[in-house]
Amino acid sequence: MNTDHSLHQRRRPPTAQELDNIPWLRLLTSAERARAVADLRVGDALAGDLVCRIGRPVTYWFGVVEGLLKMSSDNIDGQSMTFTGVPPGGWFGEGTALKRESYRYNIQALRKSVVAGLPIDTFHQLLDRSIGFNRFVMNQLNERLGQFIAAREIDRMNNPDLRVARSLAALFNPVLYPGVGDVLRITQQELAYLVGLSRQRVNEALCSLQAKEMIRVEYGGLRVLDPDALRSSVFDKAK
DNA sequence: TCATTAAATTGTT
DNA sequence: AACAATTTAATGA
Repeated sequence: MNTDHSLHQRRRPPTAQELDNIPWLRLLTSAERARAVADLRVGDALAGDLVCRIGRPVTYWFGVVEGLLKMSSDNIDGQSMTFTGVPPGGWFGEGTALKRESYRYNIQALRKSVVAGLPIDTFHQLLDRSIGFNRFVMNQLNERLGQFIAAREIDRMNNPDLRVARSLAALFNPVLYPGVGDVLRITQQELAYLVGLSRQRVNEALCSLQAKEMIRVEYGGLRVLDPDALRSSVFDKAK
């Protein structure tokens, strides 16, 4: 796929409403926040656009204001392996930004999205000076560690309903993705890409989860009714 | 604002 | 993969 529009992407200052959807801003002092807001840039990514790709030097610390991204890497065969989706409120790449390395993942928009970026120099200045910012980043790293451990378990599951349930629980993580709320905007096709199942099977799993009153299937999205059940429920093997 | 039409998404085979 | 049914978005009077 050759859809690297990221370099030519138009960037603009964020609107007030977009700033509201950036969770860590409210943890800063007013002086720190003013500095961050001045340096923040947002851009629109169309479906298929690469926000950043493996090997490129880190220029921004990115976050999703609106839409849906996926994080993936290429293995030697040229096959790409999807790690996770990134819904609104999610910020990523702090590990590589910390070390000023190059990106280790491709980040691609699954649908038209609004992506915010904090320049890496500003990122480091906040790390040097702001307690609130450090607390956010530390919390973020810790929470994501939990997610990756859970993701390994998900990969080893053979029950599709269970895989879908756990994957949804991950996307509804309120710490990592505070912009999601009760309704996750995601199509069944997009979810199928992320989970690695066919859309048909995902549809069947969603109907099953709805019958168990864990979620409600809506047009273009899903409403979560029982997050704990998604995270910890066990399904009967017999079928 | 409303009615019509096109596009997107879902449910099913 | 294909198809019909349903929902939303876009268009224009």
